[in-house]
Amino acid sequence: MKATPLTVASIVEAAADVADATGFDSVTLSAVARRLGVRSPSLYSHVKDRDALLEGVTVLALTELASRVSVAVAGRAERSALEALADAHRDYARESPGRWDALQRPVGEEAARSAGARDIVALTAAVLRGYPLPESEHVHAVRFIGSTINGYLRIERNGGFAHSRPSADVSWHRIIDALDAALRAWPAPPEGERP
Amino acid sequence: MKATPLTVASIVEAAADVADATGFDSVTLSAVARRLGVRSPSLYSHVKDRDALLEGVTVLALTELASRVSVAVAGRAERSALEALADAHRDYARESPGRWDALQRPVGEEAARSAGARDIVALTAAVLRGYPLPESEHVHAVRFIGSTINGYLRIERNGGFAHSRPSADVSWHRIIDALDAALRAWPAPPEGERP
DNA sequence: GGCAATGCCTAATGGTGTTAGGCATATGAT
DNA sequence: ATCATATGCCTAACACCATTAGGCATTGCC
Repeated sequence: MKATPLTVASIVEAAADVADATGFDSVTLSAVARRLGVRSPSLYSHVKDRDALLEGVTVLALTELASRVSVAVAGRAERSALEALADAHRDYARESPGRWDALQRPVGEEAARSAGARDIVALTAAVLRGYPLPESEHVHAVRFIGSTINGYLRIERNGGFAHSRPSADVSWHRIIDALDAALRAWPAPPEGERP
Repeated sequence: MKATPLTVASIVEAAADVADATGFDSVTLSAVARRLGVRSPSLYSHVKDRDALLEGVTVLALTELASRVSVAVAGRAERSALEALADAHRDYARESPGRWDALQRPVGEEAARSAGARDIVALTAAVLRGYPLPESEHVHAVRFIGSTINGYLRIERNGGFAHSRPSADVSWHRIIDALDAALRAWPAPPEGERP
């Protein structure tokens, strides 16, 4: 008689909603069950354990983020693409803070192999097309961009910029500028790694 | 008859040790009490609650990290200083993973005002002395460096680089190179913010 | 209609954070 | 020296959580 019978997808989505509403740490099986109008042991028919549920949220977030990034960078190049990529991350982190927190956890097998993860890497690499980097440097540049965006958003979210001036918004644009400059002035690879 | 009577410092240190040994998430009042040979309610005479304990670990970690960074960058400049700064972070994250995790949490009042936090910012700013950046850009550059280092270490720690080649170690040096290049080619500030 | 499987349920266990109140030992005053 | 007080850890208790075991009703198939 349930309006919607329990499925792994609906459970994961409920978990993600709980995360956005009350924080990722408060994603408890009880809370998710409550939201679904169900008792917590019932979830175990569909989900192995709490960790598997959180991993599911991670995969969901990767998928959603990949989709946003994909739309954002389409038809753009160079600085415009870089900015769109970064802003897509930032918008997602702001609109779905709980889901975004799910991205900051040890990656399991499922998340590592997920299409979303691969797409985000591929889309980031695509942004590099406009810049004068040898193919062999793309991995490093992708990791560089990812680290900076991720690190900035995390520190901002943790309030690390809240106690100093100027506001985090101002720095955000300067940091995209700096990333852009770094990609243009990308240092030559050392001897052993030149193609 | 206790060898050492309970103090807030000894409790926080025990908590940090638990974090390093078995992970930050497993820093539970019970576990800390066990390690101290004491029952968990006894801790409440010295610590407000679990959150305050974790905040204490954060402050401890900030202090220790500031000390290491301070030693590392002393007597160095430019790329050498930048690399020393980054490596100090990385070494600390590897040797004290639990303590380092304590740095990745919402910063409370105590952590924000702590000497460690201020020192780390100041030391990062000091590294910029060798680079041709106007004073007004230092804030942004400090945030940029911090974001990249932090982001990289977090992703590396979460295994984000484990499923792709080449190894994270190789990229690490390239990313320091890229940071160095970004600081040398630091983009000019926009109209409104020029001194 | 029987029958098995599905899907959620209740009950129970062990771990957690936290509060309330007890009891012994150390400390100070007279 | 004795007594009062305070300190510091204790036990008891509650609510919440993850997880397992086993029950019961509804469903779909023969």
